[in-house]
Amino acid sequence: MAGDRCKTREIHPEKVDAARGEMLDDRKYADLAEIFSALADSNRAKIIYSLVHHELCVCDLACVVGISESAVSQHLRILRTLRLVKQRKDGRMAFYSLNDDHIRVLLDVCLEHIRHR
Amino acid sequence: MAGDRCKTREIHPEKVDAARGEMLDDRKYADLAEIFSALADSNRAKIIYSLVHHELCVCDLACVVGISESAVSQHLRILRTLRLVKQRKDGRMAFYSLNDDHIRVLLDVCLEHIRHR
DNA sequence: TAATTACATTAGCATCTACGCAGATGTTTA
DNA sequence: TAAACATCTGCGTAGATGCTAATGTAATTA
Repeated sequence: MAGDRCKTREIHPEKVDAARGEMLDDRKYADLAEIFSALADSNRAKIIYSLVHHELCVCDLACVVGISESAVSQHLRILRTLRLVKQRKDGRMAFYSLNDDHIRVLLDVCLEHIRHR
Repeated sequence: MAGDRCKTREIHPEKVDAARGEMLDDRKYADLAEIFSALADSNRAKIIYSLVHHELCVCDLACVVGISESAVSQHLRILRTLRLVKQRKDGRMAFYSLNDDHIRVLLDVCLEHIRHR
């Protein structure tokens, strides 16, 4: 598929060629979509926003977000797999915090967009 | 619901209270999730990435991304509704470009995260 | 005016996703 | 060791999503 061109029409071949030449590997778009998917849920957005200022355990997150601990745990697995949050184990408690600053920036830029649209 | 606290347990009440006090309106998280949802599809990510450097029509985008014009059109409606892309009409052609710079920053920050995880 | 073109919209489908529930895992305490 | 506890995991269901195919709409052209 990659390398083919539009079967039916090419309205602006030079622009199409230029755009095709600048495209990333397909894998990159899948990765992008995967990261954005992790943020594309209001409860996960709440979880992440809560973690901007505090390191919290699963139960506390359930309290703050207002969903079951099981649901929180499943959301955290998704976020952990993508390295958006990191886990610190202390006995039977698991404390979560943001893995790095990228994630906070993503929230900020997106909130900025919402504010100005 | 909002204003309630965890029914069953409060392991760190002071942290829970602090976190609850800093939370945004529920509407904000829904908005965030909606924006991120728009980016949470690899074909839409391709569309947006294509538009970083070029203004393209629907057919050209279909060529570049490798999906049907109908599918592109549906994706563009989603992106247009959220003001992520803007449309310029010229006769029967519709040219699309990024609405503002936030969207490009979101892609860049996310790619940066992917690179360093 | 009729046909063509470029895009938009709709319906139907297959697939994906979030949630709650029930049970499992691993840790601490009695 | 047994009980309590915090978290994790597997599964079923209801709802959301993306695609194709068919149809609609508006602008151009014969």
